[in-house]
Amino acid sequence: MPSDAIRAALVERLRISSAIADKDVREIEALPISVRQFPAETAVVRDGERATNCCLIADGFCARSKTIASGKRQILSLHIPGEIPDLMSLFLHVMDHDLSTLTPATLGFIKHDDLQKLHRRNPDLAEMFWRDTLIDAAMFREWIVNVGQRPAPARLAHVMIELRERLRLIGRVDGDSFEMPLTQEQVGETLGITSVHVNRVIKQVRQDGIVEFNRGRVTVLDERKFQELADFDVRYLHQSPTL
Amino acid sequence: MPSDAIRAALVERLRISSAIADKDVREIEALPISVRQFPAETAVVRDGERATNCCLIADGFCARSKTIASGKRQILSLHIPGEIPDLMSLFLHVMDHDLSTLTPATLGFIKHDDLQKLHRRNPDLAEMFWRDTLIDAAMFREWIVNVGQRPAPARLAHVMIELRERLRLIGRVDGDSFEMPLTQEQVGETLGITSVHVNRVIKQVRQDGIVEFNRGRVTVLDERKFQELADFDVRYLHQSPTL
DNA sequence: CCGCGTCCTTAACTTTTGTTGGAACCGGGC
DNA sequence: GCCCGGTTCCAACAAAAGTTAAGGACGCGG
Repeated sequence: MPSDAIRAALVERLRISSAIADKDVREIEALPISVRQFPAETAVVRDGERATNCCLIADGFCARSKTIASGKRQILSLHIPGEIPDLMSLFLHVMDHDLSTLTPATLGFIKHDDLQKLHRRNPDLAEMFWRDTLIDAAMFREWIVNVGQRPAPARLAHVMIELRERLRLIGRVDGDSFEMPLTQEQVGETLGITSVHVNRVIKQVRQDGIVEFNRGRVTVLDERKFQELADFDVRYLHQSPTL
Repeated sequence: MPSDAIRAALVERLRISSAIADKDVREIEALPISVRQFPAETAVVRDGERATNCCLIADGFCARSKTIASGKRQILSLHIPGEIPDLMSLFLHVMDHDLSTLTPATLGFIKHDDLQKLHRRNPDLAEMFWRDTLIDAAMFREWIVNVGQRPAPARLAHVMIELRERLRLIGRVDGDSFEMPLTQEQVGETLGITSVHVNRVIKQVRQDGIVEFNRGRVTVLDERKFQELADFDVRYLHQSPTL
């Protein structure tokens, strides 16, 4: 994938949540980006490292996670093409979590220096990137609620709908189904339950005719029941510049 | 409390996580702030509202929370004097959660307009506030892990230590004890468990001689056991400009 | 000083989730 | 085609947490 296409994906996504002037688009398109391929299940940046680049996902899925002393891992967020999962490293120099690929991925690296200079030159763009990190935080808030208050089936449905609504914006939802390339083990790590329980819950929602999850693909069987179960309110994604 | 003292508290806290030049301090000190008193347990800004001010805590404790369809509430963060819990509203115009007082509180309101102008005038300060919102997000990440992966006693200890380490910086830790003005019901809402279970857990850690929680005050009985239980790593608080 | 409301405390019971261990399935490489 | 490793799936049992209900402590206002 040429790095032009990558930048276009970024601009495309930023437009969704913020209004961008044409001159600002050109500034982003002028950013130097170095592209690298990563296999599935590979660390991109690790907890404790001092990052000097931000990572733009051109293709593939990534996840951020933390591992606690007992060895248990919690997935904090899922990331799709067009996103910059570690934008926070610009000002939080030492990583406090891991960023890794879920699938084989094409990643573009942008030097912190270049981003800093861009922000100084262009405060409008700085605010847009700032807003991006704030939306990231809004998603974390919703995940706290999800893991803290919802029963397991609702948690599963909620994470699925969040991913779907984000995939929809980049044209990656195919009718009633979309990609969610996680093993049941990894789903457990995002919901804060064990993989055995994930399996039980998946079996249940399948039997209830709500949603099907199979080899990394979600298929919605009954949209009404699915939404009702998930208790999902799009607002927290702030997918419009006016929100 | 005069609004000078309030600004001083803000500057004091910002200095902890970022380096500030003297001229920048003067800029902050010149910010217009209007001060208001709030009783305990009162909403400051509500989910769904469009905020036009940011709220600086001069005195008292606040919490942010979300309430889901089933009526259950999850507390997302606790806030202490010197903090601006809703800084995010600067760019996320519609609130996606509630901000309310826990105790009677003195709050200073700063107009979004004034902050925006300050950022445009002074990108160093803008970056400092940006960093502040990123630390906020880092704390959310840790809370996801806490609620998702740790057993209830560890969750309790973790939230307690986080609060203590933040209170310490503003000189509010008194030997082996500090304020944590929540009812057991509210503790449950921060840990994602019921108040009955909170009571069980508190009873347990008291009997184990680890920590005591009584009428809004935490007293550590055995520091070593306490830390071991909490599995706490300060790094995520990014309390130094170099982190 | 009394009464009332809130919070804390506890017990008994139910439900959800975790643990362990094993069988069935599936896809890729030889 | 067949083997291998990682998933998926499942059952039986254990532990953690939720529910309901009720008594007691405490502080506040009359």
